[in-house]
Amino acid sequence: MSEGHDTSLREASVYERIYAIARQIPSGRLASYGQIAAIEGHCTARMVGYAMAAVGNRPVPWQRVINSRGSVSERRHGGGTSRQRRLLEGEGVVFDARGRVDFQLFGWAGPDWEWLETNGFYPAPMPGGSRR
DNA sequence: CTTTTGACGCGTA
DNA sequence: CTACGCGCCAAAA
Repeated sequence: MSEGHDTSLREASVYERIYAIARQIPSGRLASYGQIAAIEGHCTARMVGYAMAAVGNRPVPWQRVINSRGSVSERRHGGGTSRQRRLLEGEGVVFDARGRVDFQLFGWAGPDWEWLETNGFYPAPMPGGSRR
């Protein structure tokens, strides 16, 4: 693999970068909106929420992204949350009586270092002009 | 160009 | 524990 065009996501849109990170979450593991935002590095948890709301039919495991309280976030239009929960339970995720999950058990540690480096998320997007 | 539309998180009371 | 306010801003129409 030469350099021709890199598969880096540095030039992708914010939403696409968010989706790319979400795609790294393994089945049965969970990440919070804030966690994804921290990995992306330049957006907020809310941005991640907006991106998930706009995911449409893209191949993204959106169900694995939940809020920092460990529960499935309500959607404005209503409904849909039960489907998300079912999908997760189908992956082995266990919810407690309050409808929350234990991040200690099902939390995702984040992408490995190499993935971050390869995709331009680490140490940070290169300053304007200086692409490696 | 402008307007609309949203799956959050945190501090504070 | 709950309730509320408020900052956040990209993308599509």
